[in-house]
Amino acid sequence: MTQRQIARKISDSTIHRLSIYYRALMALEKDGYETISSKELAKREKLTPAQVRKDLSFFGSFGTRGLGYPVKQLMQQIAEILGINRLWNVALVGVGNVGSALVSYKEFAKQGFVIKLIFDNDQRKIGSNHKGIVVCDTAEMKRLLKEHDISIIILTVPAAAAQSVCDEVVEAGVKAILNFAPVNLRVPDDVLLRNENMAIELEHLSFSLTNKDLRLVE
Amino acid sequence: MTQRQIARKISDSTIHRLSIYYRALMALEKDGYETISSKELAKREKLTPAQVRKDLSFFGSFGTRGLGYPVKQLMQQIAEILGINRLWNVALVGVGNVGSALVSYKEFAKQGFVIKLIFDNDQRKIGSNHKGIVVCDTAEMKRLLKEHDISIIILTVPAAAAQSVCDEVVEAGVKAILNFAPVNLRVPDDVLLRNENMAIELEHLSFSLTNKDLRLVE
DNA sequence: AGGTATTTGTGAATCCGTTCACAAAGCGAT
DNA sequence: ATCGCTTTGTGAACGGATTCACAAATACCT
Repeated sequence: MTQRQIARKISDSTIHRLSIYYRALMALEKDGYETISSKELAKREKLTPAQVRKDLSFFGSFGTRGLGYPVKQLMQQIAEILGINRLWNVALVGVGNVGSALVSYKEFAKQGFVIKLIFDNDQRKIGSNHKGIVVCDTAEMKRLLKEHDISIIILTVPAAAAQSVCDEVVEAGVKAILNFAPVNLRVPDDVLLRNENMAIELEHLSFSLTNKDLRLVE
Repeated sequence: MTQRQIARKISDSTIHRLSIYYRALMALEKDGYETISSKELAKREKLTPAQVRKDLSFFGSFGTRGLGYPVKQLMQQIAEILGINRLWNVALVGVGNVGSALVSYKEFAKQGFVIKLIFDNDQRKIGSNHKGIVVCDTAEMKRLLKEHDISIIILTVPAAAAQSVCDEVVEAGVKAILNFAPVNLRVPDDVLLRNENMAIELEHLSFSLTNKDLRLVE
């Protein structure tokens, strides 16, 4: 703060919680709150007040002692930290069930993620219109990704195709991929990769349902 | 192992990795592998061999020293642990973009999660057919959930409706919910709740893109 | 203006997940 | 059978994330 901001390693969980705080703050703002204490914010999100304060303290001191955090301002600060106080050009590859749902997914647009391009390799889909965007041929992908200055790829292709599509977008210079295919993709060190697998969450539930009787033992 | 299995608290990350191992083993089986070492499995999933062994050791000893783990058998063991060696009756509430994509999502069916019922409160959607399942009125939800012995709910309704729908399914006796709405739902202690928010993963990417230059600083 | 109640920000302590390291066990070759 | 190589299973050590606890700062009331 004083001199220069040294970015210590921030844990994934802290970043995840920042997104959660951000959503909570949106709701609070809508409800007319001017300020919010770590205690109240923690209660709403089933966390501890110390956790909230510690998470925020990694990035600065945004609160007022005796009062709490200013809702509107803190929202803005978190948006800056998360990099969602701007627009991001996103491309989506693979217009299956999941892919076409995500094209219309409002949460993305709301946080500034704008889907600019859509790709598929199925001739029947190429040229069709999804929410005003024409599906392009994956054959043209490399050129178009560069031309449209795409920062992030959403990968919703079948598992078997995922690695080769991934390789192509990496070659096109894209540095961030959100992968929905249930495979572990190999990417160079400088490419960011996050995996989203909705079945895994269901399996977590079935694990807990299956083992819930054991949870209480000894 | 010797006497009686005491279920120590298993961490969320361990359960998550079990799902990952399971998928890796499926691929290995298809490729004709009979056995796999923790070393090789770890390499494929970018983990450490010790991690793999420790995770599995919480549930028993499934390997053979000097040889590794038998692929087919270990798969079966993990399926048992995760509770996916059986079918689960699932209901989905909210047939928007995401909801209707999930009805056709193959990964769910593949792991034994069978969507038996679909609900919506929009008269235009009620009665329509999704993959052979007729959309029912949420007004009938409580009765139908009980009649069809539904264990798990997938919630894909708008944020504003999520809490009240959640309350209803809890009242119907459902003990596990996978929530896609970007809100923190309140549920009783004996109800399992997991949240899936695809925008949060994108925000993680934008955070890393925004702060990547700082990552290397002393 | 003074006093009390709140709440932040943060070093220290604690907890918990990951990694280390090694003995025990099995494999395969001779 | 024995030897050398490989790999598991697991206590112990480690490290990182969470929680504790308290001084410092501010609000609010009288």
